[in-house]
Amino acid sequence: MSKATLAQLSKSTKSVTDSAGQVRQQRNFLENLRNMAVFAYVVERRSFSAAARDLGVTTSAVSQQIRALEEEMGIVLMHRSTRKLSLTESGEAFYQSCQEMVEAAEQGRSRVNELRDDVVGDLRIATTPELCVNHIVPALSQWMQSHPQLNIHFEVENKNIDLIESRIDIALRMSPGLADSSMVARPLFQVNQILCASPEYLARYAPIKTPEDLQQHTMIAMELLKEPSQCEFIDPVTGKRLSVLLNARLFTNNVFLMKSLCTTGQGLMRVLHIDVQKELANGELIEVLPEWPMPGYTLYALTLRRERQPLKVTRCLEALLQHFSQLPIRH
Amino acid sequence: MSKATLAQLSKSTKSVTDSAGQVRQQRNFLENLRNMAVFAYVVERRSFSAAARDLGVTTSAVSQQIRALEEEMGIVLMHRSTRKLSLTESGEAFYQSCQEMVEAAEQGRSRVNELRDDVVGDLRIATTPELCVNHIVPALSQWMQSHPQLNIHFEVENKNIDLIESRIDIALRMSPGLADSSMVARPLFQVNQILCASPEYLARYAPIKTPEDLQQHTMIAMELLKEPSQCEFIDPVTGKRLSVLLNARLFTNNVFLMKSLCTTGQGLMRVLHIDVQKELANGELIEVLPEWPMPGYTLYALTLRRERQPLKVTRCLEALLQHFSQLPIRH
DNA sequence: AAGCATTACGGCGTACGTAATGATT
DNA sequence: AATCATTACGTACGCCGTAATGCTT
Repeated sequence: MSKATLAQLSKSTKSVTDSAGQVRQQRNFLENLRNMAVFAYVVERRSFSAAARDLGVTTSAVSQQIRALEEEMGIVLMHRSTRKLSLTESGEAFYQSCQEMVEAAEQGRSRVNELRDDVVGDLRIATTPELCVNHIVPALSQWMQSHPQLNIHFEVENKNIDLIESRIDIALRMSPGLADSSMVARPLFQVNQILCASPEYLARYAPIKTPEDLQQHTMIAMELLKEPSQCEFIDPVTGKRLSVLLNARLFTNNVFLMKSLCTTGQGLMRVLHIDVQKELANGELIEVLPEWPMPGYTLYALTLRRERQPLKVTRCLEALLQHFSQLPIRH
Repeated sequence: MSKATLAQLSKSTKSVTDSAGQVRQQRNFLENLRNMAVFAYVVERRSFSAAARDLGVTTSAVSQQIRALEEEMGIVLMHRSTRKLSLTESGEAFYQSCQEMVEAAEQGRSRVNELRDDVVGDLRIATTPELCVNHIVPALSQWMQSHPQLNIHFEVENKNIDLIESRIDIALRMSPGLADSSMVARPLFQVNQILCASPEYLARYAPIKTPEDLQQHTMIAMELLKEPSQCEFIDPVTGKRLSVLLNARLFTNNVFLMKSLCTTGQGLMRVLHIDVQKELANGELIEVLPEWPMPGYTLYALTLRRERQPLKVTRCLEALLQHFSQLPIRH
């Protein structure tokens, strides 16, 4: 009340009255939605008691709802003569809308239930290009085919997309996530890093027998990594870690380009084993210091933390886990 | 609880569970309508606080509503990061329906308001044919023309139509109504009854000087009246009433037919003055015992008792009262 | 620092059930 | 007699506001 009084001092009386009325109107509008639905049920069943049974309330409740609705609307909606209900003109018109209202609400609910409980709709997956081509698509190929109702979007970027903004359901990343508690990370499998170069390069420059030798060499740097031009190794004897900082002149954010640069002999590159499997097999690239393992990365599937994921998301995660659990240990 | 237990004893557990679930579902459905509307507002305004202001509640309330909705639906509808709201796929789909729901509800309300506050839609009037032709149409002619948005239905019957069943807004009757408290009767004006006959008839049969002379005569009876073959008079000297029972051989429920029978000399008839004005003027019929007035009828406008009539009804009643108040006293 | 969303908590309001009444078949 | 709608009344539940907290810009 004091609020209203204050407002009256600063604004014109009329506008205040109007806006207060508006608000009041709105609130009553909300209150009446349930009554409108009850009204629709009553009209459909042509009986207060039948509607009450359907709705799981007493006829008393129904009667009170209709009365309240009529009072609020300021008009008689139906004439009731104990055995027979008959709509007024207003009631008839109003029923149309109530009916539509209920229908829209029911449709909304059923659609949501469907999206929650069936593998339908859209599934949006964020990955990097290489991961996507090399592993995600193979991992999901069969699963995708068995769910023709599901549209799958691969949002392929070399940066970490914001899950919320881009509506990503599942993101596949090497980093376990940004320590954001709104997300949950599930490790999928372990990927190994290797250092490699083209045969030409290795032939041309100083031989590499130990990590220390690397300091004479040039690195093609992947910008997305924390320390692009640094290499970490695990001593095969002691198990201790050691880091070597290389020179880097070429930088890129694209693995394909990096591979291209590497195969043409521009330098060494640190890359995931899975990204160069083919090139290693056909001799285009050669692993450097194979006896010095580098620390691996873990591939994570990230989702937003929810108490209840849509079924399609959990099923997709299952399919991913299933696939990766079958892979051999050395990737 | 005891109720449910009893039900379980009499029916199969499964069916009971289902039906109980159904009911529960329905009730929650009703509860959620308001939440769905709130959700729609939030999405539209892209803000909890803005929606709250619009709706005249606190953000706290809005937050609780959305939470409740999400819990009930078992799914996240929107991701909220303090400054930004973003719908999930389910939320997007759900919003569509909520939007439609709100729209239907608003449309229903505005339509009802229109029907209540404007002279639009349908107006259903019940009368007898003669009343309609002789008085109602003339009374409303101008008013009807000034409301082109209004459709007027004349339900013309020689019996008293059930107002509810036939959706009559206004009934015009001679009897003040069936003492039904669900209706309200407004007297419009006083109509006089007269006794008349054709000149041929009067010339052919015994002269009529006093009411007692009538007992020698034959009456054409209007079935719809309480005592069709009886005539009541008011003694012009003493003011006392006296009744005379005439013979009646011809019965009908139609005034036009009655007039036709009367003009062809089949007998006397008791009729409203307004129904034979023309015939009296051109000499086709002659009033009998003009110095002995008969008790008049009152023309009533009957409506169903409502706390609030649609505007068109009250306006129509006004037009009728207006018209009849202008008429000369002797009808 | 200001605006926004969330949560816990408690009080108020109300919607519902119970029971009695009236109406209709 | 049975079913249905209405009303009065009291209670229990749920909704919302207050206040405190955390988060973002």
